[in-house]
Amino acid sequence: MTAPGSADWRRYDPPDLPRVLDAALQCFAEQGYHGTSIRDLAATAGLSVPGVYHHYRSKQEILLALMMAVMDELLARSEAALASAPDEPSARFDVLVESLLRFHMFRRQQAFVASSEIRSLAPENREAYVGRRDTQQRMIDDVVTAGVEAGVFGTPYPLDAARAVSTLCVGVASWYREDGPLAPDELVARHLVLARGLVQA
Amino acid sequence: MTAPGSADWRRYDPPDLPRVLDAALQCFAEQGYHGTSIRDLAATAGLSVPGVYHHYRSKQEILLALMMAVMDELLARSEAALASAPDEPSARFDVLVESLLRFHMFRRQQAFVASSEIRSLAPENREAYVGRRDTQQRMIDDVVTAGVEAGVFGTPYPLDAARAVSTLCVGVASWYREDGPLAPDELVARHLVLARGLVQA
Amino acid sequence: MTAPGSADWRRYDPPDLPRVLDAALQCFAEQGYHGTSIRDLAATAGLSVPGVYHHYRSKQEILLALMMAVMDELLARSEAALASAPDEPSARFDVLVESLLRFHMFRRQQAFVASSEIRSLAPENREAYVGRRDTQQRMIDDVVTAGVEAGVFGTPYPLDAARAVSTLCVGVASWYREDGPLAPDELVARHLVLARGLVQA
Amino acid sequence: MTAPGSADWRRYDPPDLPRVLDAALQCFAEQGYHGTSIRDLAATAGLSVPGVYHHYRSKQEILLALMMAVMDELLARSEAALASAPDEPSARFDVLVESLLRFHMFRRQQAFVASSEIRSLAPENREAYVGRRDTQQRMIDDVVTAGVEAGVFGTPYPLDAARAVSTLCVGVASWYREDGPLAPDELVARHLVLARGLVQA
DNA sequence: TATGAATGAGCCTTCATTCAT
DNA sequence: GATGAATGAAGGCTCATTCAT
Repeated sequence: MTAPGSADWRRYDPPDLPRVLDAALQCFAEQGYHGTSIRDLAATAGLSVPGVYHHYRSKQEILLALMMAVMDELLARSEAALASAPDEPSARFDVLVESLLRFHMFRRQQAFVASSEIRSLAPENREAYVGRRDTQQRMIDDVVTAGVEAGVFGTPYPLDAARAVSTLCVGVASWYREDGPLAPDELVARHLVLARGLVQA
Repeated sequence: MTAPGSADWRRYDPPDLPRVLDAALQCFAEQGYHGTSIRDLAATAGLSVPGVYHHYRSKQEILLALMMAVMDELLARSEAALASAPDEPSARFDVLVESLLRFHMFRRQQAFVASSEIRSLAPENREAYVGRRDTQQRMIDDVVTAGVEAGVFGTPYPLDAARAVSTLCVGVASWYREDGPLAPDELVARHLVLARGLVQA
Repeated sequence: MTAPGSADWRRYDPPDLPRVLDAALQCFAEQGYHGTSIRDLAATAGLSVPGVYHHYRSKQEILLALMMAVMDELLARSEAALASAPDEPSARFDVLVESLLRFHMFRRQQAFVASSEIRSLAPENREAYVGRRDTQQRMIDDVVTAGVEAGVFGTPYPLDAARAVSTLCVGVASWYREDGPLAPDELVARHLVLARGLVQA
Repeated sequence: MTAPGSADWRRYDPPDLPRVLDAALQCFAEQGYHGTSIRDLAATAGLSVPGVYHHYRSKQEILLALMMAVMDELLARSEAALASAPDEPSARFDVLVESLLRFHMFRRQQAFVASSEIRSLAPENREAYVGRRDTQQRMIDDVVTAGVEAGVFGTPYPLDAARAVSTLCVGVASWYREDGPLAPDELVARHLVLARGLVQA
């Protein structure tokens, strides 16, 4: 599922989710988990209702599979981005933020559903998901902290700044449109500047 | 409902919502609109199901009333904050951001529900709500733009920065806890610094 | 309630039902007993819901009061009609049929509701109502039988014919409109001819 | 569903309605459409509530299906009856009336429900139903008119008489019992005489 | 009588899920 | 995998009715 090797974390092919998860993505993005029925989902997937249950044991399992797939792609890209950068704090920051931005632009719905349906996960599933999300946040924390320690970032509150960077990137999924006024690269450039502003001051 | 005069936009008494809206707030915050049944709501409010319908004609009407009440308080506080500031761009920016931050801290659940249940509004209601939300965003846009024109903010992308400021403040509602490690005033101070960083660079 | 003396069984003033019964009449005629709520009824009567209960103890009591009022007026008019006729079988038949016809024309809704909501009466109420209705039918039976015995009616099946006469008159309530193409007296005249046809052959 | 060929419009096998419609028939006949709940209906049909909705999308759809099935059988039998008669007005009248009578005897409940629940049909459905009912009435009108034109019926009011004939036949459904005192053929014979009385005079 | 608030029971309908074929 | 039939539980909402004021 598009977990590309270290070289092409910038490249976004059309997402290749299994039928049911793809349908779930559309439905959950539009109506939310609780607002979507298995019948909606089956219809969107072009399957019968028992056809859906042939692949997944429950609606909850579908949500979990979708959210995990999203998180796995995000983490894989983040790692690939960092791996592609020179061992230098500000370059590592730039590359991680760029990857987060691109993900929240080109996997807009995925990112939106993943961040808005956490509460719909059953407790045990939530735990597993939140663990991965924290791993992602820690990557940002580490990069910011390293920059501060190296003296290239001036912020007196590294962790607050790191969370703000994350918030900034995640927020992009709420409003980005492919047909918006800004070319993707320009949008990335501008928000990289904004992100740097968060860690500089 | 807590629409304070211009002097006390910083003061947050315990919210004084009608029984049913208060129950809706708790339920929607925890389980979302579609995840909450009228029976949940009635139980939380200490009413019977028809008791709820005595006050509101439908679940949708409850959501609308709640979201409008939230938005109205937010707008009233924003206006009061601006009205209390000297006519000087950077002071106006600070005061508006501070008000937004406090609102998203002390009206945490309200802010969270309002921002996460927009899609659950019926189209005609959504329109009304989004209009108010845009009004709020325009206040930020204006303050940032004024600062750029006055030469006190250096950002080359005023509108992107203004949106990022909004995202930063709204995001606070996702993680803030009253019993967190930071005193409220300290938290405000730190995020004011972060917000300034977004418009400076 | 318009139970006129023996002289004016032909005269129909606007019905003078108590507010609630009048509202019940309109509502039951349009939507049926089970299709009408107490709230519908209160709104139509211009009363509050408890206002309705001030006059009647239950919805069922309203139905019963209405149906009894209707039946009482019908019986009173039938008796008045017979009392006004010469003691001669064919004149008595004519006068009774004419009265039935007029009632089902000018008390159209009343007659319709009374005949269509019998099954909505609680068993003990139904018994009381059906007793009165049978009394009415027996008046027709008697008049037809008398005519046959006197040799002025030729039908070999007096009771079947009597029932058919009743059906014919009751049926008028299903289609009669005040603004229909036939003047009331003409309509009565024609159906009197038809009724005579039923007992003649 | 018992839409017999032209030869056997006199033959009435036990009605062969689908489970749910058969249950609806019993329930609506006894308690009316609004007085019947889907739960009543499901219990009578020996199904669960969703089992009912598996076959029909709404209670209204059930009513419509039932009423249409009834009307279709009535029309088919009327046409078959006329097709089986010699091209002679009084024979055509007899055969049509006989068919109507038999239908209202042997499809008693169907006929009763169809005639008493018209107002429970949603407006668009009502239109469709009433169209068919008018078709039936026009068959009677035509047969009576033809008889008058041919000089075999003496009535000066053919359309009023035709309506009375219809009322007479429909009325049978209100009181006929299979275990009544009259054999079916005798009952038909008597009411044929009554019907002729309506068009003769 | 009106108003306002309330309720247990019940309404029509849909839910997630299952099973036989 | 599809189809068709089924279900216990629950959904939003309304019912007839009551009581305090």
